[in-house]
Amino acid sequence: MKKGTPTPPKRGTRYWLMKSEPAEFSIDDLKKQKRARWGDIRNYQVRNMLRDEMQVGDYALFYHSNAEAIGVVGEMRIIQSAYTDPTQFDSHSKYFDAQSQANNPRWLAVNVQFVSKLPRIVNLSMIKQLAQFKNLPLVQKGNRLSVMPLSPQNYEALVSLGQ
DNA sequence: GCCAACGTTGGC
DNA sequence: GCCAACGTTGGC
Repeated sequence: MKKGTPTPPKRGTRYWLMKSEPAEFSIDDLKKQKRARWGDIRNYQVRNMLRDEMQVGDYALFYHSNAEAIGVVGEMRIIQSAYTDPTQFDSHSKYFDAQSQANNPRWLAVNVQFVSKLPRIVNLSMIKQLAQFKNLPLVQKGNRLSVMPLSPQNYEALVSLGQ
């Protein structure tokens, strides 16, 4: 490396939990497609997380919400960092946002890649029962974010529970 | 379908 | 800036 070249800021891989309603998009859909755009998010807090914190190589748990079986169902990986979510400009989409301007788009998406489907779902009720997960944003009262950070320990623990 | 807990909008 | 009304999320 050239002397004096600034070292790029280093940080470890981050871990996330991302919710999707399986009726809209499920782990089986992702498995079939291998990769997908994770978008249609219309929440500023989540938008900022995608923009500021999520990077290529990060891992994420796939979570089924609003479903018959609620819980963690698989693993995926971020393969494209935040970019303009095209559905905001599609007047036929239910995620169309007339206020968003092409030169200053409001909403972002990332691309994800299928990693694995857990042999069995890790149910929300199970997660709530275990003391180690007490501090997960997921089980905190009033939290409705569809994307949230996880510690590597909690990520691994949840994956293990699904084996 | 119900409803708690938020977030957003818009009048003032 | 306040806050009522409305919309959304998501578990149950």
